Amino acid sequence: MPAKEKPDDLREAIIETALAIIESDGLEKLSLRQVARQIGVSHQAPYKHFANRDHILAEVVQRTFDDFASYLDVHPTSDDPRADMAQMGRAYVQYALSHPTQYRLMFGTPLPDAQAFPEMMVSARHAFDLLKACIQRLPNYAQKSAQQIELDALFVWSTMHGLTSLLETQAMQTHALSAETPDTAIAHVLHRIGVALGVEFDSPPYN
Amino acid sequence: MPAKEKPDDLREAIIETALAIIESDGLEKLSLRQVARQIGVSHQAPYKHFANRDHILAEVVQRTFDDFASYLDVHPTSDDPRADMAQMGRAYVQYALSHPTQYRLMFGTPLPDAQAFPEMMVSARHAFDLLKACIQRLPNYAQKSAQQIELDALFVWSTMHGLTSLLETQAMQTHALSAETPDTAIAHVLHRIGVALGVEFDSPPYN
DNA sequence: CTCATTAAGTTGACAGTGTCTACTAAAGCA
DNA sequence: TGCTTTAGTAGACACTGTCAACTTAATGAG
Repeated sequence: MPAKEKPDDLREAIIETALAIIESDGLEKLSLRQVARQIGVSHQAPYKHFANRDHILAEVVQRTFDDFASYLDVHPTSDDPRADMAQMGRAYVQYALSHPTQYRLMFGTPLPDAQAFPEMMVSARHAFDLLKACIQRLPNYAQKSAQQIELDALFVWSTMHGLTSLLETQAMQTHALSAETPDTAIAHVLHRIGVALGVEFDSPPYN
Repeated sequence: MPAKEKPDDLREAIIETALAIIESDGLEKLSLRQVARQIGVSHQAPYKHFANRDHILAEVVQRTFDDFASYLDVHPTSDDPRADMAQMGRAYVQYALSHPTQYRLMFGTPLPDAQAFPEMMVSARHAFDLLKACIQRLPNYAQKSAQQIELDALFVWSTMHGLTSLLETQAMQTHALSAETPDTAIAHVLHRIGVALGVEFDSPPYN
């Protein structure tokens, strides 16, 4: 309970505090009253800036998507599109593993209804567009249709998302996979994606 | 509030009621008190059979995994391993889309700590083993190592899991992908998996 | 300047939650 | 007979999100 000076922009403070709580304790520990308490304001003050809990959550999710997109966008374009692609894949997993609560916030389920918060989804789309642009630069994708690229982006995204989900929940660590390091799994999945797309940007570190 | 006759096996009734609530209203609407109320028992009765909420949840999740595994196992072995594989993939997506709350329960995040409930994970592994067995029967997998199969199973599982997650959250429906039907995306992803594994069990329905 | 309106914040209440403690009733067993 | 365990109940506590009513402070029109 350190910060007690009431900020001039309460709305901003609410979102930042909510982000901080989610980052440290997870979404399920987030409560409006705790946020207000931490800012040093009455438990009803947030309601002057947000209609309800979901509205706060929607904006928090939106900012998390923005943060995620800029993380993916750090190493945008080199002269080797295949290296860019592999780099992006690793950045994806790296973000998910180093920001587990944020990643869960975006792709874990109890999101505020996507239909009701279109701006939230705009930020989500932006991250997806980065992947599409990356695929489009691949050597053998020069003359593919937009639909092809869209579908392959969906495929890549699915695979990366599924991989990180499984790695994070440790669902597979119970038995055999405990032997493999996550890095092996990541490298293998990236390799398989390359085979599927016909680019082979990485050779498998085994066999 | 129909059933008020107190069952002789309260423990069983608790889990079944919890499953029913989750199926109809989702995990976030589940409350121990509501369960007790619906069974017609005091709000503290469940605590005589479960230490806390997470213990109930763990058993519910375990049963959901079992149900999921048997769903995948409906069409076990034909004479064409590639057809089996494709069928399993479709069954996976089909389950996820027709049982969204159950699927979220298994792979959405706020699970009770996996480490603390090993039996829950045993059931999860079983479903994964079904996929491994399916891959192992593929024509070109006869003499691959167990690690290879494990890693490729991880790859396939990841992709299917990611695909269904994205389809379900409708994250991508906002813009361009609204044009494509889910079936197109499913077929495409299955095709890409085939390319990646070198089996090509499905031809793409376009191009 | 005055006064009505509005925004931002307050306190208090309500129903709902998970969980703790203490009680009762019944069953099993020495 | 009496003791202990089991399954259940009742009450309380600290929390939660949200509704309603109140107090300020600022703003802007006449």
